[in-house]
Amino acid sequence: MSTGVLEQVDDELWSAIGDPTRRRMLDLLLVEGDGTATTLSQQMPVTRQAVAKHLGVLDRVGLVRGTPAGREKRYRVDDAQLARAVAQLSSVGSAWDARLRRIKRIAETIQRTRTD
Amino acid sequence: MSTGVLEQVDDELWSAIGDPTRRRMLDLLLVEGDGTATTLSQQMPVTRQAVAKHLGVLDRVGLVRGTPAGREKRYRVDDAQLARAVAQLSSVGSAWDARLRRIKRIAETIQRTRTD
DNA sequence: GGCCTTACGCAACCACTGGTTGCGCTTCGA
DNA sequence: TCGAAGCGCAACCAGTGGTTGCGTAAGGCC
Repeated sequence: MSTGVLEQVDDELWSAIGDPTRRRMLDLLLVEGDGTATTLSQQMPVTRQAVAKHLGVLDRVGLVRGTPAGREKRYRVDDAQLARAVAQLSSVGSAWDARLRRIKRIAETIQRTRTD
Repeated sequence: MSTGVLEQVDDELWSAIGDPTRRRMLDLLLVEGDGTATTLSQQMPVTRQAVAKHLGVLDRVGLVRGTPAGREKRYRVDDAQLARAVAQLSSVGSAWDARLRRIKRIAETIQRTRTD
């Protein structure tokens, strides 16, 4: 028996957005359009180096792209890839939701049968 | 400016479902109704001890509850808590989705303005 | 009852990762 | 020209996902 949609999930991508700091960074980048390790770290409770590392992993999985601009490196979200990530979230979410609903329905059926 | 829904996200809960192994375990438990560390580990590429540790963290965040039954300990998913987790997934997903749509709309508007 | 098997829990250990500090190098601007 | 700003690299630390090894309690079978 298949265990469902989980096989379709890209663990690399998922674990990239699994980290709360990286989620926050993506959010900031979405709101502000772009940013650097320095500007992001100023709005978060971690150091620039930590942010830089996270930008590295986000870059590796393609959620973000950085372009050097003089002495700074500006990053912006890759819309298509983030859309893919969002699709995976909703995919797993709706799969679990469906199972929960099915369980609930079965439980109600049993209840009804018993009270007949 | 608020950065949106991310403040409402329970990092404990999210990181619990952030691990691919734990996601797989939840899926198996949903499909089979219940299971023990041993039965789960037989269907996964990790050892019983690893599964037991994961069951521990799932239990701590309330996604799963274990009841001792003789020499074994059977775990089952807590529907309500998993529903909460699913809600968070869809919450973050739809927030990002909305931002992506807004960006796209703005981009199209600029495009249209320019081609006028 | 005695004994082998099964299932669990605990502890030690290893690799990886998120985080820090420190340092050196390039680029900007006064 | 020279100080400040920004980045990258390296070392280090804590936490965690994973393993192996071992001890112990519960079941089943003779």
